[in-house]
Amino acid sequence: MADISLAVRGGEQKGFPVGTTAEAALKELLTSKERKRTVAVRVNGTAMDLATPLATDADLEPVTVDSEEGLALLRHSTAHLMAHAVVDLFGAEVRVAIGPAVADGFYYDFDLAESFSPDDLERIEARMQEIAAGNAPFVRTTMARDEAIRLFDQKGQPYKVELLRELDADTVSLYQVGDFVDLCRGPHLPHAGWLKAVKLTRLAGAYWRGDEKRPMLQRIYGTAFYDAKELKKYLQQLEEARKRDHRKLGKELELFTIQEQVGPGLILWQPKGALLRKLIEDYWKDEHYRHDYELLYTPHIAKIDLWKTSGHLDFYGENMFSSIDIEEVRYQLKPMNCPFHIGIYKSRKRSYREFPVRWCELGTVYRFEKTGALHGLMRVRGFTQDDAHIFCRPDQLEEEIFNILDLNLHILQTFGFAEYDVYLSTRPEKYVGSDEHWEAATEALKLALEKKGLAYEIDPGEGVFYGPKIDIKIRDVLGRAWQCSTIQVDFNLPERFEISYTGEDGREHQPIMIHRALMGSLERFFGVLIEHYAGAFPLWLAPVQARILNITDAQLGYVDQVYRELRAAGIRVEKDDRNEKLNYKIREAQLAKVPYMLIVGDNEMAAGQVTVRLRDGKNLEPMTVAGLVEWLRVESAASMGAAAVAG
RNA sequence: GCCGGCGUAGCUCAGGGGUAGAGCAACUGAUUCGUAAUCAGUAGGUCGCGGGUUCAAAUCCCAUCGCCGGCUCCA
Repeated sequence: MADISLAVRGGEQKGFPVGTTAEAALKELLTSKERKRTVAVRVNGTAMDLATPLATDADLEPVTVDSEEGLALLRHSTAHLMAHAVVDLFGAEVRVAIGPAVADGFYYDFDLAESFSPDDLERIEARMQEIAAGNAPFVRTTMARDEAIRLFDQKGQPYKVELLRELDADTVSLYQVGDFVDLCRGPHLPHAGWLKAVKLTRLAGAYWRGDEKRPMLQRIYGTAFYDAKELKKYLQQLEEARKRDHRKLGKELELFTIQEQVGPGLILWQPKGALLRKLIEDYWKDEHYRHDYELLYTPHIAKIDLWKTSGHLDFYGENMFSSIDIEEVRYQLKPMNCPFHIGIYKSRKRSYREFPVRWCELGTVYRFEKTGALHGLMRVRGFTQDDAHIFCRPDQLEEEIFNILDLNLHILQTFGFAEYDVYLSTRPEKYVGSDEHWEAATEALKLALEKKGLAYEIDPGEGVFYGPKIDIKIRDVLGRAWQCSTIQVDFNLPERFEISYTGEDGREHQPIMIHRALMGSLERFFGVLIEHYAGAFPLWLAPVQARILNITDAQLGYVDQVYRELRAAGIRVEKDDRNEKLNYKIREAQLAKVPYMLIVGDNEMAAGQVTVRLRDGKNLEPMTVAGLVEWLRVESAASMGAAAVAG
């Protein structure tokens, strides 16, 4: 007797008795191969356990182990398993908070008097394996919310009680695995036997519900995969990321240093890093000149009144260093460049005829960051923005945004970044400016993005209070996303500084102001570049493009000659004329990631040539210095926009 | 700022109450060498800084600075 009819993904319908579980139904609707990869099911679009009894006609969509959703499910279930292990090992006084799946794995937050040690992770992991080995099922039950509150209150689980009190539902679901019961919406895996490839990765503190005023909990992060090989691959990737860590490479390659005596978050650029920065800056300035920008320079401090007028003191005060008294006048170290650019705007009357005005500056700003937030070059207290401000009429906004996007992508591509995540942030709850302005500007941003052919996501309400913005995150060779570019429309500063231009009609109008940074900060961008290329920079960016290695002292004079000729031709060259074996010199040049090694022995000296060894170990045919200069010129240009290599 | 971990030679790290160690780098000398480390010697440290406990502290305790993993924030 068939009471309900079920189908998979709109396929052929089949009849089943009411109360048939999804699992039983899928047994008949799927091939056994598909069934084995299925860990949950979407019933009319809603994710559910396989054990769910079905009461109505439905369309079923299997959730499989090879899907994103299936992986998240595994990790979520693993979080429960971990909580189980923690309670087993640390006793019922452990208070459990929440344990979701996140991007690379999962975490669970706990509250207990003693603190976890790194060794505990291994113990917990071992206990998890024991529980999983028993193939304990995940069992779902439902009960009235009030009953659940009583239950968790009785168990001494205040975080669960708090969550339950805020839930807007009469009945709630609980899941039990082994003898651990947790409040959870589900769904979960059928049983813990799936949870084999698990690794607990790190310990961390985390505020309850991310709120600084709430208790600090202990968070355990971990990850899980269906396949042990996948886990191994993931751990290898972590290892690869560690090898590329810009702080490690920055030290090894002598690119930058941070000294305790100087201060946290303040970067000292060593000669090689400084040279690389000069190359970036020169390129940046050239491109901006080509795109009709004009370059500005502005000071590092200004009277505090400027920051009162701009509103930074009120809205950005907690990110600013405290002010400095100079002859009884208070001055403020700048956290942004915009007020200075406005100062230049105000230096004379402006006409619509000169619009759009495009002013750029590599402006060094200082922002107060909490010590705990600092991180190598990625998060610092003093940094240089590749800033620009564009003043234009409302009707020019869309085209200007388009131009910015165009320049932006061109520059990012030249540095080898071809993948982006683009976000458009719209009006937040608290904002300045009229609704019409917001709407028009947001529309202009959208149109420009679409015209540029960029796929983007909308972040509703995530705009800054003064206007909508576009953020671009670049993806590095390991697939990690980094916030760099930001393009922001500003309705606020033109108003506050009362800037205007004379329009066609002879009247004064308020210009639209756009802030934008493409690389974001030179420091962070440099950090991302280091990790992207693993320190092996493309030829056009390599601080040292070539190093001359002689075989014996007999070639010292020739080494000098080649060195001088290459320098004169503008090649960034070094010489290693130490009395060491060639093997030794090659090894050092290799570790220094120098792209070209120029080997010079008696043969080369006699022929007036150099033998060229590349960073990948291959050799080129011997060539003359003039030939090499031409070769490097071509290769250097070709290396702009070249992709980085992973692994 | 908060939770946890860690600060020993320029770098990577050992030593965990009883005379500060190794490798690499540096320096000196020998060697003159063809595609990822030649050999020998020399020098180098108030064990992050400040208190305390102890006959005795790199080691134990407290405080502080810095770094690391997160939370929060963002270029």
